[in-house]
Amino acid sequence: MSERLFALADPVRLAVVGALAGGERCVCVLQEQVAVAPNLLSYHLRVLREAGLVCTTRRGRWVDYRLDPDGFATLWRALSGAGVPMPGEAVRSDRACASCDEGSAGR
Amino acid sequence: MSERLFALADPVRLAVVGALAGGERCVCVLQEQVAVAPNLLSYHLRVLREAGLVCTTRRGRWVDYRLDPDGFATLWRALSGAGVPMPGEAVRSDRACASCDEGSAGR
DNA sequence: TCGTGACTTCAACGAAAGTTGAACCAAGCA
DNA sequence: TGCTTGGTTCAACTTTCGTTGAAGTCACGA
Repeated sequence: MSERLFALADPVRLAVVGALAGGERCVCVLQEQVAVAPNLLSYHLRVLREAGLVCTTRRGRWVDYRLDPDGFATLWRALSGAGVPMPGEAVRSDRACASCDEGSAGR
Repeated sequence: MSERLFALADPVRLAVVGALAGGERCVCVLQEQVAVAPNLLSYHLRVLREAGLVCTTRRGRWVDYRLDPDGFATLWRALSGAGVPMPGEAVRSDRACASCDEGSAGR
């Protein structure tokens, strides 16, 4: 889960995901939308690929990238399971502190 | 947005968020739930604080931490706005590649 | 006011990540 | 077979992050 989040936590890779949100794209098009060196783009694509957030198809000379819906679904499910407040979820605000409550200005 | 994602993309900090999902907690309790050195915990809490994901209240000697609902709401909104497929959102799979479509095995 | 407890900050170190340039594959075409 | 194009991998470097130990701050109580 941390690996997937880490893959998203980068401006370049986030831009790639944003570009792929419009549909499948080959690397040459991604390169226009995300202005980075080809090899650097390839590096970031590999990070996203290894995190399971994108997948690829070779089409002759070209390689198409697209978002992996399962990767994102798994990420959100894991985050929610870990207690991270997802969209629409409330946040608990009550305090539980057994050791330091006694003898101090408790609520 | 990347800063907030980066703050979440760490096992220790994710564990802290998970612990805080149960409600407000002072550092001494967090230290029991997330077994790391006090100063290291303080470092990770600062990262979360500067990312706007948690906020604090001093209560005498103790400092209480709690999740910041606004921080998470902002994060999810920004992610959705950037095109990241959020829970329940579909993923487009059509391809748009003007330059490399001609003269190749197009779909 | 002195000591103690809870927590934070500082300086330093090792380990990763991001970036760059060059070399390298893989597919198509002459 | 050799050239070109699209894309990836490799090696080296710089920067940043995570961790550690020591010092510092803040609040309370004797």
